[in-house]
Amino acid sequence: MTTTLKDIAKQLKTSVSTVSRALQNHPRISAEKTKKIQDLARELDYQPNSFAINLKKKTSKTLGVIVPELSLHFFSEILSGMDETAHRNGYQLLICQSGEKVEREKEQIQNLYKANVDGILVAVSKETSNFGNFDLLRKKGFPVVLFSRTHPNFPSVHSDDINGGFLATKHLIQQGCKTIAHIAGPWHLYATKDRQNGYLKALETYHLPINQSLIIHSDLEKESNIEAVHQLLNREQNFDAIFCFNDYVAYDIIQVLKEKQIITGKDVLIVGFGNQPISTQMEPKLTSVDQQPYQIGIKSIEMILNSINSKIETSIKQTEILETMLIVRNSTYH
Amino acid sequence: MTTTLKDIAKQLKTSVSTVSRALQNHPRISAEKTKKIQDLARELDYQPNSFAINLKKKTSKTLGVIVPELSLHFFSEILSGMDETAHRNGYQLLICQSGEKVEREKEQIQNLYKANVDGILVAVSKETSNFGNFDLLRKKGFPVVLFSRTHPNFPSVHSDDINGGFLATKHLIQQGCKTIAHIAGPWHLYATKDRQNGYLKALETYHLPINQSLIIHSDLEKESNIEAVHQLLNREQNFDAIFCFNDYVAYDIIQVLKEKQIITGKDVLIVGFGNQPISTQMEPKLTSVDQQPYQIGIKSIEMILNSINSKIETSIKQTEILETMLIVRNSTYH
DNA sequence: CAAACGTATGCAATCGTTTGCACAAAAATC
DNA sequence: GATTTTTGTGCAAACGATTGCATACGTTTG
Repeated sequence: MTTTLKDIAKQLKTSVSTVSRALQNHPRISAEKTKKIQDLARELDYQPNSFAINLKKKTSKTLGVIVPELSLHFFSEILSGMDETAHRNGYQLLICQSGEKVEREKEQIQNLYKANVDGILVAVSKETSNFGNFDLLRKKGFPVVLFSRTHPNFPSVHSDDINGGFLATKHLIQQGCKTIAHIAGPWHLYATKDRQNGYLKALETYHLPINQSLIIHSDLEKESNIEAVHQLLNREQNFDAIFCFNDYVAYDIIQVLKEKQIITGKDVLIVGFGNQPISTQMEPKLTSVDQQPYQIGIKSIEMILNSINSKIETSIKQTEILETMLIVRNSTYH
Repeated sequence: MTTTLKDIAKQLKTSVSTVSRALQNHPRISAEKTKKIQDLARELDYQPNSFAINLKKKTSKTLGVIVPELSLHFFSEILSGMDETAHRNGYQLLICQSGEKVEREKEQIQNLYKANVDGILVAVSKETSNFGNFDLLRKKGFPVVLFSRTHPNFPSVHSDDINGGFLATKHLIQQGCKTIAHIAGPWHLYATKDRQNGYLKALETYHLPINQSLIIHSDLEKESNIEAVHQLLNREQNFDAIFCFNDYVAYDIIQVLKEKQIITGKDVLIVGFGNQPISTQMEPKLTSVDQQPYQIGIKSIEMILNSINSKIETSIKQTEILETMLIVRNSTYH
């Protein structure tokens, strides 16, 4: 049996309230009694019942997190930062995945809400285009923060994808490339626009012509990526570099180029995005844009704790944009 | 304000108990009243207060999970399986990381215990050698399951590392290798013994001599791995294959061999362990032993739910060993 | 020495549920 | 028609903590 305040009170022939106060070092309880109670509590290994406390205080010190897929390295690194920060602030994390399904995502939001978490952090699924679920929560004054996969109408934490795209493209230009292709992501991902805009901005800034046929969208599946390179290779005009939506796209593309005896880093320069482990594991090592996922995790927790603690309207739109930086490796440099 | 049973009762001029029962479809409540209550509940978007229910039922439908590092792909894939299975059974996951520190691990166990989770699943940290924390829990009859990084005295789920080591080594032998080295892990990891024993068993089975100088232990840090290959290269006698403790070790080693112009898959065959993404991303692609991490996740949850539901002594030692299988790729095959 | 105050404690309500039990009224039994 | 059984409802006590208020001292003050 677990020890309760009642047990301690009974043993010491005092009341539950006195015990409760003593354990909180309430000044009105005599030093002597306080000591006696605390000693016994220790001896009996008293653990306050969190359910009772939560019920009374209406707070669980728990945050809900929904990621599309736990095993995607990018997200697990964000989670790592979240866990660290949450714990430092006395919070725990109820983590679940949406599997990229809106239905599932909706269900998970419900679950977390029912579990009385103090706030919810979400990287929305690929399928999510309707943000009604989140709006409902927000209308109830419930703290919500979107991270990485965000939406402009909600408190958000994400990386500076525009600048990331800009840096990547600028680097290619500075390496002497003149015809830079871009394999972009699917339109419903918010990052797609940003990275592409960064790409366009760089071309503009350095007075290179913009050619729509050099921009190809992929749904990020392997087949789609391969299809994208083929499309590029079949154009009459040549290209000398590709800025890819992410590292996995870059990897798939480089495999195709290898088959065609096109040497990455010499014939064609390639830049990825995300600076995932794959970028150092593949051959050649991939130049990529780092997004500081761990930092995204930290900032997201900080933001939601802020909105929980300061009972200020959470509907104040708040956005944290994390710096991106280019990591140069062999795929653009020899 | 959130709706409570009381609110519904008041509006319908009935009692809280009747409302409670109606919502549970208790047969003793008239069909008419039940419908009225359920309708109003829906209308008011009544959400039962989980704290109160937990308090009453002394169960939280939440499981605690501790992993050494969230961002290690192996663990995040296990977590993915856990999440899936837990949710299918109406449980949620409180996930945290130990950062490979015993101290932190101990702290997290305390946290989870205080949070009144219904059970705890742990992959122990590298530092953990003393299992006293877990023993304490078990003595209280608290459900604990170790996974992946386990200990023979506790209910455990892990892969068949012995057979994994055996399969890997057998494959090398069948590829014609005669002098097979093994870069082993640190002794305190339980898997180290098993994988090494599998290696030894294969040599024995196929009548190859066992040579202790071909077995080198690494602490799995990059420097240590590099040091290990050098040690092998400096032996007077040559070797024609290396069975590595895991894929990352294999990767580091292959980098060193490349520098020395030794061609992996031709001059030396290499097998890794874990079948991590890196094994298909590196060049050459790595032959590796798959451990079914997702399955480990599923089985672990099933095991702990079992011990929660059947109130049978959880101290009955229970171990689930998952099959391993060899995935052959270019590092051992041309 | 009575009034006023400070100190130390306990009572009891509260948080939102669940559930055993009591108690009616209605229905079934003899 | 009296007795038993069924059916429908509500009371009140849990679950384990927190906290405003009352109370009972002992001490200071005028």
